[in-house]
Amino acid sequence: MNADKENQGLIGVHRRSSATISNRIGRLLLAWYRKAYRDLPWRRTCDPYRIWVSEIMLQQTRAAAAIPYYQRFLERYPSVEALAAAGEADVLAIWSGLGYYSRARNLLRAARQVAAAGHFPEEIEALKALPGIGDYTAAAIASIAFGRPHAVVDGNVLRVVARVRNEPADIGAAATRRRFGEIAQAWLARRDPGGFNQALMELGATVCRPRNPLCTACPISAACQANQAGTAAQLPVKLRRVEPVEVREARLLVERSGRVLLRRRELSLGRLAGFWDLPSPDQLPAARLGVPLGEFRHSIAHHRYRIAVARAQAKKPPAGYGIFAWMDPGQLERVPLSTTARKALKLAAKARTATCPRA
DNA sequence: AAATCGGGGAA
DNA sequence: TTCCCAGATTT
Repeated sequence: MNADKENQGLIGVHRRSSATISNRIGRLLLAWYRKAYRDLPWRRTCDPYRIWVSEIMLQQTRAAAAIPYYQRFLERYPSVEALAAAGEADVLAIWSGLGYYSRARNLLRAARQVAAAGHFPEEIEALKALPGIGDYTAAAIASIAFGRPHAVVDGNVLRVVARVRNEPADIGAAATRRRFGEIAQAWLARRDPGGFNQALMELGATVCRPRNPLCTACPISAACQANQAGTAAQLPVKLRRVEPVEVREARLLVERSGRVLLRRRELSLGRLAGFWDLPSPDQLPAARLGVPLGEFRHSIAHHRYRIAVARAQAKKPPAGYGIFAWMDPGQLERVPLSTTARKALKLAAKARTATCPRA
């Protein structure tokens, strides 16, 4: 939008020159993408709902990690109406393990809005009005599902733009993201906005990678100023860097006739609200501690956890310490289960086979 | 503008 | 280990 305004303000010869360069990048990217694209599940559909689900799952998540979740999710909820009719706990159960659970909650809320409206929004502003859909996702859905001419700005795009223009500006700054977005918008191939956006992101994911960029295999290396300057590996510049916080915690594994004791986190909590996890020692004060099973690491954002797991015995869950339940393996798959619980159970299973090979 | 989100994989 | 991923939302 802004790039268009800028172009309109230029005199003819400059405008044509600028447009020629822009179109060349768009054309080269589309031609390359047709041959080099990865055959990912969400690229086999034009269904806006499926494209939407993929874009939400792909937020801050690699394609490889999202694929199994995407398949299961659409098997369970094949349409926006099916999703709108689901309960939140069921949706979170399917999502559990993928992280950033507000994505799932917002997706469900938005699905209910879309189902109630009776139609899927096609304009970028209407898309952005839905919960969980911000600038990137709105542009992605509008362009890929509906052919609207909006350039996406994600981590890949920021990296490619920084290198092509040899720009050392901090990509963490809002002003830089806006400016880089205008550059991507100027590159956009109007005949196929969705294809162009996917091509630009695919280039960032497979060729113009964060480390060890494959410049010799790049379809736009001739237009890349960082490639000419030899600075590609130093770009993009990202100044803000938060120090990770180390946290040590403990969990208790209490088993009784094939079931394990779990505790549900309060619904009022901001994070993992309503998720089930193994109880910690302070949540099970009467438990008799058993053998330690080891510890595992867990990381999210800038938190790094080391969680020790020990066996324990308890006759019954204590009153006043929250909601507890004994669950069998089948139940565990049907509730929102925290990844720490999953890792703790895995650790226990490993300890079991190590000490008792028959089991 | 900066923090938060309770994942995870590649190098 | 570190970095950062098809980011959005809240503070």
